[in-house]
Amino acid sequence: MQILISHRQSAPTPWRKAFPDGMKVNGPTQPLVAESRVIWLDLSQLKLTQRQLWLQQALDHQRPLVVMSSTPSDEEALQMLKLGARAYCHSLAAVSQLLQIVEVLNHGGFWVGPAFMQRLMKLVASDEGPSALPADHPYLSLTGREQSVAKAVARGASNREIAQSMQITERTVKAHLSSAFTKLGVRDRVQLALLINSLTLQPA
Amino acid sequence: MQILISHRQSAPTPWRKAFPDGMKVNGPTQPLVAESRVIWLDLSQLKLTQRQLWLQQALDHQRPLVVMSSTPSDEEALQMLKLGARAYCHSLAAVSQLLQIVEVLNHGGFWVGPAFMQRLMKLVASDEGPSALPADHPYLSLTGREQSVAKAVARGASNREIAQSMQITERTVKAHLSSAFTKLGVRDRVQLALLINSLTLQPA
DNA sequence: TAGCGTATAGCCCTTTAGTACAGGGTATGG
DNA sequence: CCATACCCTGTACTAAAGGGCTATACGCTA
Repeated sequence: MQILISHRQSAPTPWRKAFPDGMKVNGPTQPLVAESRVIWLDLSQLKLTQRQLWLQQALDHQRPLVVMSSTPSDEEALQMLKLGARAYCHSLAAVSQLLQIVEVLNHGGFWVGPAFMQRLMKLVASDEGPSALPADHPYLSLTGREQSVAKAVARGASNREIAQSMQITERTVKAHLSSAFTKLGVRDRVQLALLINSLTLQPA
Repeated sequence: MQILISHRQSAPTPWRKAFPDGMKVNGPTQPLVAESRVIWLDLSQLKLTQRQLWLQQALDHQRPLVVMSSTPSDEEALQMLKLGARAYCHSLAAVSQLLQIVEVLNHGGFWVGPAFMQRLMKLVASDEGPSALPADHPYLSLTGREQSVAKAVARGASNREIAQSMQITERTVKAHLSSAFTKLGVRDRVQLALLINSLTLQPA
């Protein structure tokens, strides 16, 4: 038996279709909530202060909890999952997705959207990494010296510091940088630093 | 049509039961791999060097990839997912789980075990929520305007651009920036940009 | 040998960035 | 009412960044 906790007038259409005999209640306090296999909590039209409260009460029932939002975001997903939800999806998620969520939860799993999953992965995957740069990436057209100078800039070095550490003049540093700017299509050292650092997140 | 790439003599029993008409091949190079909806890669009895190779070739087929291991670990799961796998499970996973994985992947999702999911969550869920900053981080001592200007710099904007977009003079932009430099202990806009971007990886 | 790419660097110039000093205004709380 | 914090801006001024033009030197290749 599915239970949906929601402020809405009636259950969202996809949910209704997925669970024809599901029951919608207006608050988390109803006793019959305890009987359901899975609890669905619809955050739509709920104030921030209420969300926390309802979520907590829904969790008290010791049942797997799905949080639904009409304006889903990664931040909200993260927050809900941290608080104990086992799934997070759009309030109007497709019927097949709703059914799949039930399946996963009944097997003791979690369910989150692919995009969020990828974000999770990215957060955890800090070290080496999967994909090198695309082999035709403009960065690879930089010469050795240009790459050296660019990487130094990407660590926040000034031209003078770079010149000293590389045993060349400041003028030469500028020359390498100018060339790098052109090749990479950036305007100045700040944009270069951002670009380089966005690259070196993935590769070794 | 399910394709299983494996070194084993024959496909694991649960997999065989889940996909009676599934096909097992001995390497990732077979042309018929391209026809399958989902590719299953069994790491059992594979050397480390081969794993990388097979995985890469399996991924080349542009099909969702499930990695199966007879000695699964969180580390391996993380590694495989980072490399592009969309699911990771035990080689002898239950039939119902195998079927569920197919379902999830066919809907564009990822699948990982509950335990691993919880670990992911724990890694990300360091503390309360939106901002993972240490609450006493110097960044929080920046005033509203200083934060705005700093974030703009962190996206690569010039003082003139910031001034125009914020409807203030370039002089004021410089004032906010100078203050931000001092508070954050950085020398110039490049170092500021790097610092800001290193922060905003975790939160928001 | 001539040509090309790379690395180096001088001179000189313009544009940005950044700081020092000196204010003005508006809130807010004691 | 006053102190304080924030926001805004002006006039300098110095420092750094960036680029145009030119030139030398090296190694490689046609």
